[in-house]
Amino acid sequence: MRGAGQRVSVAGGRIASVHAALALTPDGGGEVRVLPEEGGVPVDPRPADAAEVAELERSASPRWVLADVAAMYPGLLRAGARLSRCHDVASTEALLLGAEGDAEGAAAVTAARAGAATSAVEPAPQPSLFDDEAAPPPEAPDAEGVGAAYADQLARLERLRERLPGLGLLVAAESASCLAAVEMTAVGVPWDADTHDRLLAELLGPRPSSASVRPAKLQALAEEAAAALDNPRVNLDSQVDLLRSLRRAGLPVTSTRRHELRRHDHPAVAPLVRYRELARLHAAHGWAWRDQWVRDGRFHPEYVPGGVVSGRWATRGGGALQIPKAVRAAVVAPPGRLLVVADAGQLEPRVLAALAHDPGMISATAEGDLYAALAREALGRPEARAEMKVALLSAMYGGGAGSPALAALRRRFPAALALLETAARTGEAGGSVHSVLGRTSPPRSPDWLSGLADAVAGARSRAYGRFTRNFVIQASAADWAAVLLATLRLSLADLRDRGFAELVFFQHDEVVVEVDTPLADAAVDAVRAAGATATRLVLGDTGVHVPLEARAVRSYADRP
DNA sequence: AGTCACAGCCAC
DNA sequence: AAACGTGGCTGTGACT
Repeated sequence: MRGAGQRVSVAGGRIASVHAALALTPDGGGEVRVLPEEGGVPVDPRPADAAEVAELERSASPRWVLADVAAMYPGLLRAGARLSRCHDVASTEALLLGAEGDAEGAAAVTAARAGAATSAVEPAPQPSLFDDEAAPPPEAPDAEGVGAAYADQLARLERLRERLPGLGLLVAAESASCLAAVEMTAVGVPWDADTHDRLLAELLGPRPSSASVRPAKLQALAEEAAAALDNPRVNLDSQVDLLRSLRRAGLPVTSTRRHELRRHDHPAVAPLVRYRELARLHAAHGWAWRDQWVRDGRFHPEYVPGGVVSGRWATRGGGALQIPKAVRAAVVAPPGRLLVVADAGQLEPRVLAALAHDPGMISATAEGDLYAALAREALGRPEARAEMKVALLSAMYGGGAGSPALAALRRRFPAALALLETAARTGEAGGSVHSVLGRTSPPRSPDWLSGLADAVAGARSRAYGRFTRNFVIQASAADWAAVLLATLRLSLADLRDRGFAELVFFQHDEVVVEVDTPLADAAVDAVRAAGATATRLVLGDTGVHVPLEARAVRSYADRP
C-alpha cells in the first residue's frame, strides 16, 4: 500500500483529502477501505453497501478509487449512491500504458472497457447493488487490491510527471468523465415523442401500421425515382442494383454517392437523393429507433468515455453522437425545466493556435468567428471565410495541399502550420505524438509496412502521418472537453440541492444541461465558468480565447 | 442463422 | 468541389 495515500498530482485540480478504495463484487460481497493518509478514519476493510457509501460520501467526500467505474457505478447509482470524485483504475491504466509505450496493453484495456456490457439502462429489480450479473469485472479485486493498483498507478504517474506534466490532470478529468458518462446514461436525454412523431410525419408520412411497410412519402419518392429510371423493380436500397439501373438509364456514374449523382441532370437524381436521405432517417432515427432507445420520455444512449483513440467519447448503442439535426427539435425540456445548450465554437483551430504558441493565430482567436479573422489576416479578404475554413481544416486533416488559402496560412501563421507538419512527419516515421495533457497516440504496428511494395508502404506511411497530424489537435480538444465536463459536473452538484440540475448530453465540444427553470441562469454561468476553467487549465496562459456559447432554451434545436 | 466487409451517410 | 481526420449505424450481399 506504499504511496496509496499520496495526493494525486493535479495541476490546479481539486484534491480530496481522503481516498477510499471501494471494491464491490458481483456475489454480494463488498468492502470499502479508506486509504491511509489523514487521521481519524478507519483504514481496515469493512463491508460496504450503497447506503454506507452514500453516508461516507456525505461525511468525508473521499476520492473513491474504483477498479472500473463503467462496471461498478451504474449499480451504485441505482441504489442511490452518487459519487462526486473518483480515480478510475481502468481508464487510468489505458492512459498510463499508452504513455509508457505499451500500445498492445493500452488497446486491450480500451477494448475491454468499450465492450463491457454495463447496463445503467436496465432498471434494478431490487435495490441491491449486486444483482447486476451483466457486468462483473473480469477479476473483481478486493479493496486492498484496488488500493494497491492505485498506489502503483500513482507511482507510475510520478515517474511520468517530468515528461508529461499534464497527465495527472488528464487522469482526474478522465475519471470524472467516467462518472459523468454513467450518470448521463442513467438520466437520459428528454425526448418528446409527439414532436418526434410530428417531424417524422412531415418528412415521411404517418407511421405505418407495420414496420415492413414504407411510410407514404418515402414510398412515393421511391416510385418516382424508379419510374424516372424506367425500372419499377429496382431496389433503391441495393447499391449493386441501383448502380446497374442508373447506368442503364444513361447516367455514367461509378458510384451511387450523393455528390456524384448530383453532378448529373437527370429526373431520377432529385427523388433518389431525397429518398435516401429520408430512408436513412427512417431507419436510423425513426419509430423503431425510438421504440428501442427511448423509455418514459427519455433517450438513454450508452457512452464510452475515451473509447476513441484520440480520447473522444464513443457510444455503444443508440447513436447518441450522430443525432441528425433533422430530429433535434425532439429534444425538449419537460414542463418546468429548461435545457442549457452550450458548444465551443471552432475549438480545434483554437487549440492549434495554443499548442503552437502562434502569436498571430492566437490574436485571431479573440474574435468570435476565427475563420473570418484568419481570412482577413492571411488573405486580406474577410469574405474568403469559407475558403479559409476549408484550408485550415485541410491542414489539420492532411487534405489537399494545393490551395492558395493554405499557402497564405503557411506564410502568415508559420508556427501553427509547422506544428502540424512536425506531427505528420513523426507519424510517417512511425513515431508517437501526444495531446497537450499527455494522451499518447498508439505507435504504428511494426509489421504494418512489412512486405509491401514501396509505393503502398509510402501511402500507408502518409496515412499514418495524417492520423498523427490530426491526433495532436483532436486529442487536445478532447482534453479540453474532459476538463470542461469534470468542472461542470462538480458545479452542478452544488446546484442540485436547489432542484434538478443534470448533465444530459455531451458530444465532443458541446454539452446539454437540464435544469429546473429557476436554476437556468446559474447553470448558464456554471457552463461558462467551466469553459474558462478548461481553457486556463488545458491551454495555459497562451492567451487563446475559446468562446463557449451557453443559452437556456426549451429545445435542443433552438439555437443559432 | 450468425458474421463480415462494404457502401453510404450521419455527427464532430 | 472534393479530400482529408475520428467515429456509429444501416442495409446489402457474400460468406460460414
